[in-house]
Amino acid sequence: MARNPERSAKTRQDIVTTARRLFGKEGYTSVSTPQIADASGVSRGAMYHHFRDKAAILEAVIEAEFAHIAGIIDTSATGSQDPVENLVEGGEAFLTAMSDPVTRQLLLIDGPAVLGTQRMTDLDTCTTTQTLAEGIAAAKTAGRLPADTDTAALTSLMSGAYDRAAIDGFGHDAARQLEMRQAIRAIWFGLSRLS
Amino acid sequence: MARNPERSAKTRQDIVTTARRLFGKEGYTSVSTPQIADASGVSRGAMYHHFRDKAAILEAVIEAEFAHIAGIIDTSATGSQDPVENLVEGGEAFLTAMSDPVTRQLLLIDGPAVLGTQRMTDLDTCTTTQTLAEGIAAAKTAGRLPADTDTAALTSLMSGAYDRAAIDGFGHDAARQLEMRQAIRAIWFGLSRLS
DNA sequence: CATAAAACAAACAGACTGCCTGTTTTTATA
DNA sequence: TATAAAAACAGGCAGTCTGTTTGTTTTATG
Repeated sequence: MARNPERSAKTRQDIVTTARRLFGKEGYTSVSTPQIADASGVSRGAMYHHFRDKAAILEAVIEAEFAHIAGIIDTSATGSQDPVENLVEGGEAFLTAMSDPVTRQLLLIDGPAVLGTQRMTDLDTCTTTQTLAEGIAAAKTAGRLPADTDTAALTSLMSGAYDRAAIDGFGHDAARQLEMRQAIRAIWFGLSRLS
Repeated sequence: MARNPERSAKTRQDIVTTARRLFGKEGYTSVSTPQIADASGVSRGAMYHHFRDKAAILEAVIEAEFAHIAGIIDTSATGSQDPVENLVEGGEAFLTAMSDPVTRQLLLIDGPAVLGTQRMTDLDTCTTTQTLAEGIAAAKTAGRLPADTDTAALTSLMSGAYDRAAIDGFGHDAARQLEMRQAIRAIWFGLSRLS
């Protein structure tokens, strides 16, 4: 009867924003709930009023992060005639989005570890995986990818490859990143040769 | 002056064996050090005499796990004439080794999360990654994989794909696993078409 | 204005990790 | 063999963290 959506949303947003910064820099386990509360300027009690537990905070952070990179990937949508080229460029956009170490820590390290891969794919539905699966399906119908390879299976495999590319690639020098991107192109082009 | 290697090794081994079972079943964070000590039949003090901290126990467990699956993969070495076929069969052996959910939890979930991917690849040196890299290099020199793709980069990508295949594939039904394996074959065969 | 619920604050309980002190056991050496 | 020294082990302690609970303030609404 005395809800205050604005105040509530602001407090919640403050916590999520602060938690994103801390989780992204130090990692989920290294950040304590008092630390988040202090940096957010709220009490721990207030924090636990808005979030069931610490993992729920991470979930909110990751939800926002997915929405954030969804914007990046959608923005760089090419709409090329070649569906395989679309897949390559979509992958490039994904890697660009993952150039932020905070994003990598959240989506590739802490997320799977704390929430599990299942929950992560659930939260992801409207973003990377979906885009990848749609691209693969489109390429298959266009006859540019082998029709006898399962879309969901190939999506999983390539998603794993892209995640590893982001983790390994950005840890090293720029030359390594280029090699990674070229190797990914080789995989896509090789697959298109089988169709 | 009063070292007892046998006794020490036995205690250490008891802890590692017990920790493997607990970590593998419940996950690293859900298992406490008193729990490990009790189940191992040693005191917590003794445990911390042999291991620096909880993460060091996981590291020992993972070291043994890598050695274990190295045996599995080496055993099923085919020695086919076709280096690409060797890669495919090596991958099959990897997935077979990952059919144990305990192995998956240790090597694909807890290991990267707690020790980090860098430390994991260091511990892995003589096993999966090395085998994969050697297979790719051999296939390249044999002209069955494109020479202009970097070996290390392709190794990372395919390693990520295989890890995801193990995580996603075994979580679902057997049909999904077959689709995964076929999709992996498609990737390898596609790459070989580019050479 | 009164009230009820949200929003917030603070204290509390249980548990865990890593360390510290002290004891037992074993081996090397006099 | 007796002894010293070091490893191996046991138990307890301090600090911290998480999640809950209890209590207080704020705010919308009847």
